[in-house]
Amino acid sequence: MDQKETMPTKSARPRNAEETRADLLAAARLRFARDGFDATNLRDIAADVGVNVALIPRYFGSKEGLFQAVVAFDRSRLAQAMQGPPEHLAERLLKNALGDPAGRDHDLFVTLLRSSDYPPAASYMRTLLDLLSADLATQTTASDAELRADLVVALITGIVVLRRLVGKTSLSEATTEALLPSFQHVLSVLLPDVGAGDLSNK
Amino acid sequence: MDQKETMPTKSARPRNAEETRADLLAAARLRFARDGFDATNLRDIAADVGVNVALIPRYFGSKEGLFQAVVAFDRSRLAQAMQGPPEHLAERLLKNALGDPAGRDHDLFVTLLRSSDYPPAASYMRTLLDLLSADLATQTTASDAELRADLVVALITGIVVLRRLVGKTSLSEATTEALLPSFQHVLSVLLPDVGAGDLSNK
Amino acid sequence: MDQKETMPTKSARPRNAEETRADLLAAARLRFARDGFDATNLRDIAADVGVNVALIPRYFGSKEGLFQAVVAFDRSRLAQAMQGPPEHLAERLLKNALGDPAGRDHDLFVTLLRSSDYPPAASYMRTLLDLLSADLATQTTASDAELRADLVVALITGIVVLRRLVGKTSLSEATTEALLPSFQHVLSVLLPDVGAGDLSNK
Amino acid sequence: MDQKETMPTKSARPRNAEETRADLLAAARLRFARDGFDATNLRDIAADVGVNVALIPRYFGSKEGLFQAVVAFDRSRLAQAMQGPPEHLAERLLKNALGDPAGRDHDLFVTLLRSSDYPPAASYMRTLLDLLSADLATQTTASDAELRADLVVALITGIVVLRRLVGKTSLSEATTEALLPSFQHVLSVLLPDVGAGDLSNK
DNA sequence: AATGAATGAGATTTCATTCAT
DNA sequence: CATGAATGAAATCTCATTCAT
Repeated sequence: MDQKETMPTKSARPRNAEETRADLLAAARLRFARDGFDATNLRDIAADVGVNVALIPRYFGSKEGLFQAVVAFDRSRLAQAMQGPPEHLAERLLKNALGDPAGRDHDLFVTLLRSSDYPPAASYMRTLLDLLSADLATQTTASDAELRADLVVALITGIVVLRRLVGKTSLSEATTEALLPSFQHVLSVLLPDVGAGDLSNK
Repeated sequence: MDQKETMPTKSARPRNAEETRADLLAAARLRFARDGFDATNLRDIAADVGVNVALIPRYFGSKEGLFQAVVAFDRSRLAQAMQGPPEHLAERLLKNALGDPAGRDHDLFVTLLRSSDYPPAASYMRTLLDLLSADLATQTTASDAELRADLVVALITGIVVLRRLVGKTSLSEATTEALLPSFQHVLSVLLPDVGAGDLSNK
Repeated sequence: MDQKETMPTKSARPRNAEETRADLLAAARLRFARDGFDATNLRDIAADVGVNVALIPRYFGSKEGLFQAVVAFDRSRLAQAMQGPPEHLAERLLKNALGDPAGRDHDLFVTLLRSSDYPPAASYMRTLLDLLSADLATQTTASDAELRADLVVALITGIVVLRRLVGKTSLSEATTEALLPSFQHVLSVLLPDVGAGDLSNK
Repeated sequence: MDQKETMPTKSARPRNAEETRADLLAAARLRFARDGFDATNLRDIAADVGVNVALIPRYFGSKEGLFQAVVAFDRSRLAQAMQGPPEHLAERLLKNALGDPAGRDHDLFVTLLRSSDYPPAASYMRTLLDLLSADLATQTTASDAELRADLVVALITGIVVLRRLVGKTSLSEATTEALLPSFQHVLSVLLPDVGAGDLSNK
């Protein structure tokens, strides 16, 4: 349950609090996303940066504080990813989830999922996804718009889970191009475009 | 990260190993599903049942042994749920995931997801979902059947994650009846040629 | 540190307290000699006999009681081995230590040595060896008879330790015939006047 | 089996890792030699030094690591004791075993003997004694040199066992001067000096 | 007479955190 | 500003023993 892949990025550390803090945050981001809240230990994070463990409680108050800082950091990155014309939001999300091979922009998602045993993580995830769902729901006039948007969110979530958490055999290796057609088809069914006419209604 | 909600189910415990073992298994099932492998501690499980912790290593060999017993138990329940005419497999899965208010029949899924930081859990989940996906892929003649089946699996996964792990606001409370139409619609899109004609193709 | 070689000798155990007790004692004798007091566990002993662990505290009071019973049992066996013409005592002891391939008759010695972390064992050993040394000391008229006898005891002790505890390479496999000449030579040096003249005095 | 004789050597402990480590090693050396591997518990060692138990796993990796550190420490002491002209090796060994009233220089021997239920200890002892025996065997031209050397080793071993492990009454209090004559006499019999002529052959 | 169930104490080890330098 | 030392709590597991049948 403990993967010891310490990778010291710096050796002659300059006495620069700001930068040290940022480095710790970055290292923590990776660890939390990879191992989840519980399985991550502070000593490894500090070792990644090449710095003493005691700095983490000092800078972030506690392990929990560090986690929240990571979440806050990623939230702003996600906010950017969500910006743009709303009618292409879902595609953008998918591309984000798929496109970046390292999947960096969805570390937030993975981090939260991997730490779902840690209640604040689940709680924050709820907030986040409600926001996303609300955005998506504005794109259709269907009476059950909310549920339909939720299904879209579920699909994206499922894709991320299967690719990043579970490592499901074929889906993990599929390219964006291979997935996009079917995905968009599902979207057009769940969120029929008002202007374009609802092709998928029975 | 440690929720101490000891709920002693029995007070005058009869000296019955079979039953005690079963009770421990049941308590563990709940804890593991709720908190994940790491965050669950044996003392709480024992307290739930009202017995001494030492019984768990004795009866199940180790914490890991207990976890595997839980997984094995749920696997057989899931196997039942998956039996029946293959063309309705997905619906059955969804109903299972949704129908039972407590969602008992999918504890396996939840348990494994919550414990995804524990490698055996992720590994087992991979196996399980590959099986499921293969079953689903037989239902369409589309050239990218595998990916389409994976998307169905992703959707179901996402629904379970959102309902059980995240507790997403609206989706968690939706009834089967409310969700089924949209879900089936998506299915007919992803896995066409299912006996009937394909209504959703453009 | 725990060798699990359970060898159930009986299956349909007759309800005979006397015999059960004897079997437990025999099994304990082997285990204590092989593994020492601490490393021996009662459950394995009970399993060897095919009987429930709880019988041991019942019959022998405690683990310590069992150990003492084993020691007492072996003491009487050793007493027999020591009987005979005193001038050949040392040879008899050596033959006992060497002759029996399984070395049964010296299990007492081995048992006590292996359990030397357990104070009563050391204490009892002291008593035993003092007795032995006193016997040997009667065989010489040398002024430092006591020390000379002690050296004989030390030599025998060392041989047993090296053969049975340490498993020293060549000594462990040496036959009685190979060792006896040198041994007797040493004896004649340490305990002269044994009937014959003192060949070894300078 | 547990002797709780905590003897805090320091009260105002200076924050000095090096020294703390050394103190732990020293305390462990005593405990292991006195009680053996199994019967020694880390909490007592830590208490002897007046520090928290957790420092031991941190500094030495594990209980086993600590044991090996002790053995390595004593090995180097023993190596020194063995250096010098080979024809006086045995006497030097005896003096070492006898000379130091506390017998410090043979703690290695005692430690290993007391921990003979712990396989690595027995294994290491075998290696050590084989080495010693080989050294001794070079001192005689007798055809059974190996066995004769083994008997010398056995004698020394027995002396150490009787003095340090068993606490045999008279031998424990004998001075070097008292023992040396008889010991040397035995040596001259077992390892007849080529140059000096073999006085002890019949 | 004997069994099986269950207990309670104890041991090692991990880890976030605090203290002093 | 940062380090290294040290702490204390918690967690799993082993084992002799007691309880009830």
